[in-house]
Amino acid sequence: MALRYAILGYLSTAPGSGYDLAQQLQGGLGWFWSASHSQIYPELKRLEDAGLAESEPTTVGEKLEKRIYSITDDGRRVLTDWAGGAPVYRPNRDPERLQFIFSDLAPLESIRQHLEVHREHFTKRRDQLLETHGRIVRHEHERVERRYEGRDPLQQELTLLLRDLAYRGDVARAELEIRWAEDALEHLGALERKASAKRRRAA
Amino acid sequence: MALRYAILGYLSTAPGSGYDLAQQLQGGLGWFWSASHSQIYPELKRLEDAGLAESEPTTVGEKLEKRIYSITDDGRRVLTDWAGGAPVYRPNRDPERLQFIFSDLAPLESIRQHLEVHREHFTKRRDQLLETHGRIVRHEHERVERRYEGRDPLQQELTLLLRDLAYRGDVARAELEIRWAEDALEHLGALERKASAKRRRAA
DNA sequence: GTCGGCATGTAAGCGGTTACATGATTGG
DNA sequence: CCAATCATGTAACCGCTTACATGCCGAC
Repeated sequence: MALRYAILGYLSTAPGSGYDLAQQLQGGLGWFWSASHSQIYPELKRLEDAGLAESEPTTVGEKLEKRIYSITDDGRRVLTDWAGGAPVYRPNRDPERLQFIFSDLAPLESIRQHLEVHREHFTKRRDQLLETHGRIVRHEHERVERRYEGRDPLQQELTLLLRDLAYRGDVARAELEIRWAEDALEHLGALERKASAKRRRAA
Repeated sequence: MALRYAILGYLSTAPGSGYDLAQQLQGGLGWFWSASHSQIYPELKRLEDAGLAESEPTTVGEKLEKRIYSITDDGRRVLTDWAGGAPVYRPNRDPERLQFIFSDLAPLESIRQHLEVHREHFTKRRDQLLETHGRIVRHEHERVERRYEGRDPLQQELTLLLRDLAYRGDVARAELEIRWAEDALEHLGALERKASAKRRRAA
């Protein structure tokens, strides 16, 4: 159900095409919810059928069709109701941790690699998040700027605050993962040194 | 694919029934990977067909059938290979954050509630994780203790280290969420005070 | 002219959720 | 005897992934 709200949320800032949405849901908005175009196009139709969005066909150049979707009043109501509801927490599913705890069967070297990949992954993620966060707080983020339009100053401040908090939270998560991996690498190193000392004693 | 490895991982410690697995994958192991019995029973059959697990029928009391699954050598090999491979990171999907950033449309009061639920949720999670973590490091966790059997001291240390790191990592994640929610509540409070000051000035 | 990006769709398959379905055992 | 728990399964449905499929536009 979240895809539906991700789309409505996007359209609640400004109208856009399925293609625009597909771009967003792999990039910017994709931090929070990602989806591919094969999911988006059918969902847009369903939203239109349900009266939560409406579309106007336009053309790019001579022939290329482009359908611009806008949120309806009903759609805005549905989105607002959902946003105001209590969060629902799904069961945890963390393939990396699962893999990690059972890698006591694998050689130490591959555990080290696992942790290094983990650190790299979250380092990249953190950097990208910081980049977007910076653009938002410096008022250079086009889409967020559009969201301020027609809202009173306090609401604008709220919009900014929520995005600031969300991105800072995700940055903090990424930084936690980096620290965790580094700490784990140290512990692993200590164990390795212990193991090789033992091997030396045995020889 | 992770369900398969969660099951193999469980069986790599000691044999067990589908029911046992279903219990584990909602409780202990469920922190890392959760699944329901309707997924587990068919998967166990598939594992047996693939020669990665084998089962023996037993009975509880007079008639109640109970099928005990064990991992095979092939299964252990497949599990070990998977555990030693590089982690694969799936696209982010965070319905709570998505809801949070679009709740600039909802009343402040429901944002406050959202954050309080968030804090409560992760407080409970942290407490349960700490409980299990404590049992593991005090050597009171039955299943982890069984995993040490027949392994040399250094491997035992590795088994303990990985579990210690995994649980401490998850505790740290939960604590981050708690701090985040508390920080967000403070910022929200500041905004609310600003809003009511403005209302007073207007009156 | 051709290549990368714009633009929109469909279909098969897989993994997970919810609900349906059945029956035995144990302890109060 | 009754309820909770043990124990195993099936079926419908939903959301997501991967792959298939088509065609236009703008820049070099």
